[in-house]
Amino acid sequence: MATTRPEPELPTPPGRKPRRTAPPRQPLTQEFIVDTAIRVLDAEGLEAVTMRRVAQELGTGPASLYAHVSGKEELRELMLDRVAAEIRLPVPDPERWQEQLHELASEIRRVFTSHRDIAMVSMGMVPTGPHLLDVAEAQLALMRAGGVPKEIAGIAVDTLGMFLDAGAIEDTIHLTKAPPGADPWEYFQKYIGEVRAYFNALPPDRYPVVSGMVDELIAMDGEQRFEFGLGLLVRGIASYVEDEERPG
Amino acid sequence: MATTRPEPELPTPPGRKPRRTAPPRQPLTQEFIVDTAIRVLDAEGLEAVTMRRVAQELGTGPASLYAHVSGKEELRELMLDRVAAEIRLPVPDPERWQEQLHELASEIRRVFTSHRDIAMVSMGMVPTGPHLLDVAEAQLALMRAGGVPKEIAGIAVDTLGMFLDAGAIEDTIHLTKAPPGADPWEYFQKYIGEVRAYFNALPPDRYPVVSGMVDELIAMDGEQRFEFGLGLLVRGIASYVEDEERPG
DNA sequence: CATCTCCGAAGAACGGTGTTCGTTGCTTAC
DNA sequence: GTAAGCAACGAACACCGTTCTTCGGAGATG
Repeated sequence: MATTRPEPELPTPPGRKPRRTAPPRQPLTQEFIVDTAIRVLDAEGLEAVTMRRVAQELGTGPASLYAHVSGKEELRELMLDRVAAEIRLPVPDPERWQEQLHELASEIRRVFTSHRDIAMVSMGMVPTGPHLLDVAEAQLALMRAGGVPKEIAGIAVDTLGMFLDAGAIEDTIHLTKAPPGADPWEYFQKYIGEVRAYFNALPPDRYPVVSGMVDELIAMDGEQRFEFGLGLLVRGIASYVEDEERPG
Repeated sequence: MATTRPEPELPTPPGRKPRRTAPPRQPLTQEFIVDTAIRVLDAEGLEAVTMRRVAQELGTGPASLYAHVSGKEELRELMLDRVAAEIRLPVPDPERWQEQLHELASEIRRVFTSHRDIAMVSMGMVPTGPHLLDVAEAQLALMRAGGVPKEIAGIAVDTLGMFLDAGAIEDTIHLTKAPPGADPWEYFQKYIGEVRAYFNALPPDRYPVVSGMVDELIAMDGEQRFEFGLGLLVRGIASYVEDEERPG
């Protein structure tokens, strides 16, 4: 065929678009797309992860992504599962199941908050990705090893997930709202100061209790709030253990 | 100025748009805007509450809203506070503070879930609206009347709020995803069926615990899950009461 | 009563968003 | 050598929040 004969480099004829000069693009992959999306997430937050933004980062157009990903929703779930793969899972030790469950929850929180507001994707989602299922399996294994009944463990893993998601979102939501130029932490501190001033200016006759404990309401370090709620949940779950035969 | 002379009613010149024939528009109000926004929310969910949609519902353009509302964020917060006004608040009875706290939480959940996914607005937000403050005041008053220390109550009201928001979101998020034509509940049931099938098809050698309790994981009626977690939290908060002097 | 000044209402536009359609051009299988 | 399949892509569609600018009517002022 003459059409496939290796013709020498002719100049592009006049009036004809160059079509495509040199596309030595490394081929697009779902994995590579997710990698890039997470890079954008870590740098600028979940809101910045748009189809166009990811495509631009890959040097292409948004339409090219739809060959490897059904849409934005699937991309976000793939990102979440990739992040979930970073969570270090424990080997169940029945003697220490409460501590292990507490540690695992802290580890989940650590990984989630280290990727901005990725927890927003998890909220209200059934874990179907392989790594998310690994995490759920680990939580359930710990509880079952500790003697928590099936029915309780089934509800508890859901409650725990809700608590983890909500906590991670609350922690990152303020930092994400900071303008792109400024230091997020400094911005957050300024915001807290405004909240304190607002609460102090409230009419004490309408809000007597709130007005009397402004300091206690503001002194809400995210880590402390998390530990408090997590302790409540873990102890509450433990209260459902059927045979309480401790060694001692 | 001749341009401002009150000319008699001339017929509109040919080729000239009528400008505005009879604009007996009832004047736009922040309250009326919020009313309309909530009507859209109840009918089509929070996602449908856009500036354009609300303006269209009012028979005007999106720009007109910005005279009474600083932007979408403020509109959403105003909507939330309006919804919070529907929450019936208890008169504290120190003898029954735990039951009252439980009942108040259930009431909050009832009102929130009755307005689709309005809870998404509350997530990660500091309650500053008057009615939201009323609710916080009521929660704190109950706990303080029950003898919960200030520091604990300050954290607990936040944890409780997180739990309420997350629960309401989880309950409504699936219903909101239903296509506009179909019955949301039927759609949700079909989804649950798919989830069960997916879980049953998981490889048992990788997910032994999950595979062994599919029924317990699926049997998650929203109300039951809520009652379970709420009981955990309320009992946990009560365990911090300093002087446990019950009458009896 | 005439005039001026303000201010709410609104049209148009800007720069973004997710997604779809139709085409192109390469690679592979026949 | 030819045909088919398919990833890549440009363009477009229908939206979004917000801002700019103008317009017109109502109240204040003389």
